[in-house]
Amino acid sequence: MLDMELIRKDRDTVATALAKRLDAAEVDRVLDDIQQLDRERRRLISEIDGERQRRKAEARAYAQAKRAGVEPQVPPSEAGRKQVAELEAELDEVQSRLRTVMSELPNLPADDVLPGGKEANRVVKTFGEPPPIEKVRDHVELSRMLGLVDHERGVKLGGSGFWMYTGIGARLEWALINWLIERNIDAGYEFLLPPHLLLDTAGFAAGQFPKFHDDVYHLDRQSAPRGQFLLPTAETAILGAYQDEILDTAKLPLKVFAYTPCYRREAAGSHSDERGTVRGHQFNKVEIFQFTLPEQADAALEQMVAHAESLVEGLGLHYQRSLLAAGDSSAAMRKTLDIEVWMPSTGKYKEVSSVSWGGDYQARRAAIRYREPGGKQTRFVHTLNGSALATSRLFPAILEQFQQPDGSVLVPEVLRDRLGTDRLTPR
RNA sequence: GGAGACUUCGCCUAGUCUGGUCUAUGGCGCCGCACUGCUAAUGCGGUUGGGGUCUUAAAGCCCCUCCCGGGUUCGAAUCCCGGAGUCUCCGCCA
Repeated sequence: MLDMELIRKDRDTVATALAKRLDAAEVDRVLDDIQQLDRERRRLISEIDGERQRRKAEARAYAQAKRAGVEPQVPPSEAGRKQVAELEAELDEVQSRLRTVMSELPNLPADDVLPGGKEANRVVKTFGEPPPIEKVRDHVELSRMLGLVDHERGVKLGGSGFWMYTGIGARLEWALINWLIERNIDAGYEFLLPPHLLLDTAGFAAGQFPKFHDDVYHLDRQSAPRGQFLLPTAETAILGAYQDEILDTAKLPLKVFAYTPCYRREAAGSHSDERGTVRGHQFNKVEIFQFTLPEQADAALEQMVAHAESLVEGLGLHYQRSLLAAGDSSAAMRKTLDIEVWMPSTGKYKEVSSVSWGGDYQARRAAIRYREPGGKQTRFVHTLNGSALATSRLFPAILEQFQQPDGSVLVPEVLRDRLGTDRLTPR
């Protein structure tokens, strides 16, 4: 949610920033709408407040007269009450319209974020080199040869878009998750294991609803009386966990992380770049998150990107970092940096982590605040989130980058103890 | 799943039966000030959150907020209805 006061006082700044990801004429039209509704809202509030004040005074006078023993006249407030009720209904209507338009507006892209879509993304860093591989096998072939992932039985169980890790493959996936968890703890993040079924207030707060309402799995009211949905990312749970809270300023930046499976409906259809475990309806991800003071946000973003990269580096994978253009970063975010790992079979880089700065956009939706030190005012915190990391992408990258001519795969050094082997070999 | 008790401004708590000086009590914590020749004790003051209005800003004023949503009433923390949550007991269950 954007700051209404900023729209009121500095509409040009808002319009210019939004035009990076939306059509400028459309932005203008929406802002007109918003300002109109905002004026209407404030007019109604003034009117209602005034009427209420009158009615309260009447009731007080009545009580006083009664105490004094004077037989009071019944104040003719029946009409007043009706009038307030009517105005309130009108206000509800205006506010709900305003909330709808406001909640659909994306965040303002940061100053250094370029306008445009995917094509305007910029690679800003590269780590390592593509490993020289003579005859590249893709990860789907490798995991079949090595017996790591059973796609057929996964589909048998969950339908298309699901898989099952098996044997040493399951151990590799689990080892990755555990290794990531430990690295995040080392980096000072507190470990959370949240519920996977969330109320839709959490989805709204994170900015996933209303826009992505249809991209997540909703439980019907029979099985989940309050219409819970399966979380599409732990980000939703972490943010929702602190909803409506005033965080202790001394504890900021608050650093937490969570491991959860992520459940997404995703666009149907299979893409040659996205075979195997690259895109599915359920995948594992470890998510880091920070709640910060506004002035801490820049440093936090740097720190989180560096941390996520250290994880990819720790595994020895070749990757690049991209600064996403306005149209390609998620709507709730001001700035997003993707860490993309090299996939030899496609000759492309695939996202394993997306680290973003949300400004106060999510905090405003979720009402997460801190108290200004010294002052008694509350302000919205800044939120930052990032994958650290998505194993469903790491897994194939490890297979492909570390494959050997004989079809075996070298296990990243940091995982060897956990797997009890330094090499996965064809069965 | 059943029965009962409960939910008050950070925490604890008074108030709910018997609707109106509740514009919510007291304690703890926290902040400020005073005093004391030490980071103690004491005293005084402040301390829910949100919104509106005014203003360069602060202050002020007004409205809402006693778990949430409705209702009754001139008037609701208090009465009525619905919902959520917590605890206790019983039942069921991987």
